Amino acid sequence: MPKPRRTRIVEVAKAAGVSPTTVSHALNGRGHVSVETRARVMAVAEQLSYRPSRAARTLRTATTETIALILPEFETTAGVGVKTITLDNYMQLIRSTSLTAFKRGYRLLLAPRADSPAAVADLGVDGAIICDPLESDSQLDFFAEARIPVVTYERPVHRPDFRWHVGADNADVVRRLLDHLIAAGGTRTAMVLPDLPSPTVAECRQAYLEWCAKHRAPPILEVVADPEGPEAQQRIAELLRGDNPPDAIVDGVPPSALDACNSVGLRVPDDVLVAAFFDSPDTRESDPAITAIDLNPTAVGESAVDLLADLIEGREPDGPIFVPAPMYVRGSTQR
Amino acid sequence: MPKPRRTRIVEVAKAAGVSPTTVSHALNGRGHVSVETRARVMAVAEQLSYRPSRAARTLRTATTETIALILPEFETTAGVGVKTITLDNYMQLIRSTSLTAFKRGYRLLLAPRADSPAAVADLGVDGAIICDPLESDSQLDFFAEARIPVVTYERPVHRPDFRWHVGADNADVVRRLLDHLIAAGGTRTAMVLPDLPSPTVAECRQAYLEWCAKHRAPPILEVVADPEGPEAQQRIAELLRGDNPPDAIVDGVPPSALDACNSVGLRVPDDVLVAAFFDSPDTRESDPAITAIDLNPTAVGESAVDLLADLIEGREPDGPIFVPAPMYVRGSTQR
DNA sequence: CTGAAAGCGCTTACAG
DNA sequence: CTGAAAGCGCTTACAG
Repeated sequence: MPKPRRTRIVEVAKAAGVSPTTVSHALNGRGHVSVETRARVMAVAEQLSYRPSRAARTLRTATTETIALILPEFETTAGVGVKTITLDNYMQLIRSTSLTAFKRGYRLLLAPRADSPAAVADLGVDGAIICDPLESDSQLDFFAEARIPVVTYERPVHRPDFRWHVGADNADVVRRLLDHLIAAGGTRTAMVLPDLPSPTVAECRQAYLEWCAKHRAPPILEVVADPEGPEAQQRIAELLRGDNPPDAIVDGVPPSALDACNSVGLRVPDDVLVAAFFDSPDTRESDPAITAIDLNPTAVGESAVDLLADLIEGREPDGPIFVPAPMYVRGSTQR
Repeated sequence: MPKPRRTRIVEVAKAAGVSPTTVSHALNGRGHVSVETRARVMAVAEQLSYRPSRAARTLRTATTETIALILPEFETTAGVGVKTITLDNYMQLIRSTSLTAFKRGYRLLLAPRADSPAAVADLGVDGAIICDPLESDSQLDFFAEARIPVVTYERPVHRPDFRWHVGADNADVVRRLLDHLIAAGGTRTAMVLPDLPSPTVAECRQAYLEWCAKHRAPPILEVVADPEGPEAQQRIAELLRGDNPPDAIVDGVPPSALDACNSVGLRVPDDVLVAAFFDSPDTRESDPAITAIDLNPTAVGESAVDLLADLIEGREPDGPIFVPAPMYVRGSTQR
């Protein structure tokens, strides 16, 4: 049993009684083809289950109908960022990106970070989605040099003019959490953030400080170096046992704050209110469940692919895209 | 600034003073090329940073140097299987698969499950790695029909003759856990498993029952329908409060067993020994940390790509591949 | 509105 | 050991 040979355009042409040119025109909506001819060609193509060869098309048009997704810190340990914008979020993001890409007619390549413009060109993609474009790596430069459109899942802080990022409006998210904690009865709200060189973290920190200034509240900012280990919980516990402890916490490394409250014998929500920066199985299944923001990875993935497709296909879209991020109010902030 | 044009084979040929044929032969190690000529061609190619066009090569050889990774349940909810073989494991598996593929000269496509042999052919890949090939979907059939080699991350139970799966030896893992729990002082060991139609679950169950028979121990098997929700913990708690409760548990949905012990006031490891079927942040960071098996997703990814490359390149490898899965003995089984 | 022809950049029998 | 030529399957000026 040989490998089934695919139908070629000449076969469609013969079956439809026209030239390959006309088949190509009809199928791609180019040139002038009479309505009847086009209909006939499409019917025949369908009937023979014709699928144009991507390789031939690529060779001719230098277009690959493929985009790359470049995950953060792909070649290092799982460590950085992985717990922060939790695994669950990433999985949904990946899933949504892949699904949307295929729906839009693109294939999704899962690529390691490139180490040169040549490596980027060698990927053979029409565009790319880059997670966590940090200043320290040069993905953005490489893709720019290779003239390949790029969309990012975080704002590249070192590129203030870069418009093609997609995600939640982090500053707004922080403000909403803070406002919610006040409304829920908090009077001194702390913020816990991981010590990562990520734009998201920077935005959260700044939004928090600005909010404190505006509300004339003293900032209580706890930055933890290792959000994976027990450090976060310990630091928060110390904070809670110290002078003038917070009675509300925005947790950027959930569920550390809840664990810390438990460990020092403080009740949530009675003694301390806790809200998480992002939703995850941990915030949903803890006791009490933790109020959290849904960073909406599914919508982020969809929007990113849409934006990238617009860029690739020359539609001059608007950017950046801020995806709606609903707050799930749960037991941890309901007295 | 135009898109940088890649070097073509003719340019290398001219620069090296030979024909494109000879360049091709030299670079691909085909035909007969004198040692000096080959060296010169390679130097020139390197010098001009020549990279053969994948599209042209694909058109000519029907080879794409691309493989697909097909994740489980990609088009349905995150739900099934996601907590079971935990997110963390999946991320590492994906990462390792992608990295290894690129190292071996393959690109990695993240594809949704195909719905027809035509869709499979349309993927344009030389081979595929399929996660969780359940009887209910037809991925294996589609790929077989499209004559595309496939490796799986679970054993397809409905295909007893299928040799190309890669993973831990589940039965052996279960036996080692059970033996360890006995050695640690357990006398009545229960097993908790998710209610999933997965070969892994089936293998674990069978290994457990066989072990019980061999040790003349009454099986205490708890199957939980929703490993994501609170059900698992509740069921185990009931078990612990019932007549003749277990004093050791192999947890297939960690950290439910530890949570259950806590909720009914039993101490781990003093009152109950707990060991998890797979390692994850949850088992590492709990208090006490939980003894667990490292399912070794990194090694699984590497082996799978190696195996698939062998299959694609016609090297007739041996299968299946059982990857070593070390046990991390932690506080939960150390009295 | 339709088609013949060229060409994208490789690899591979085949001839020398 | 080396090279001229054909051909993989498309798309696209161009001519009619």
